[in-house]
Amino acid sequence: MTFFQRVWQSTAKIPQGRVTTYGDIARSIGTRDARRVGHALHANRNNQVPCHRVVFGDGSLAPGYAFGGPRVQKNKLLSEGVSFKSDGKVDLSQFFFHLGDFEQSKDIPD
DNA sequence: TTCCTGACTTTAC
DNA sequence: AGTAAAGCCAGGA
Repeated sequence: MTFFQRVWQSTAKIPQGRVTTYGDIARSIGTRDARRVGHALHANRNNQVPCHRVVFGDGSLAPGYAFGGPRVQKNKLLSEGVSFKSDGKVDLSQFFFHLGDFEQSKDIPD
């Protein structure tokens, strides 16, 4: 189980219609480095991980490295019921999903 | 192995 | 409110 795997597991736990931030994922797996979280998703952007449910701390989407374009990411979120504010950011006050505090490998299979 | 980089976040000016 | 710099730590060359 690599660090990336843990990131993907946490990301996969995000339900539809909800989003979370890189920083929250980072803390949920016991680190503070949000950049590695984003890096993990980047390394896996062609896989089945719902990276579109992961947004910046301010609710904005990835600038241009998204799995097919930020346009697609926004479209996916809208399809799941996530609404955007007038500034083009996700309303974290409604759709933010807290993964939990460092649950480590609780529900992560070996 | 060392050095550089990176889908980020937070504090300070 | 907007811009700049620091912090974090593993992957890739």
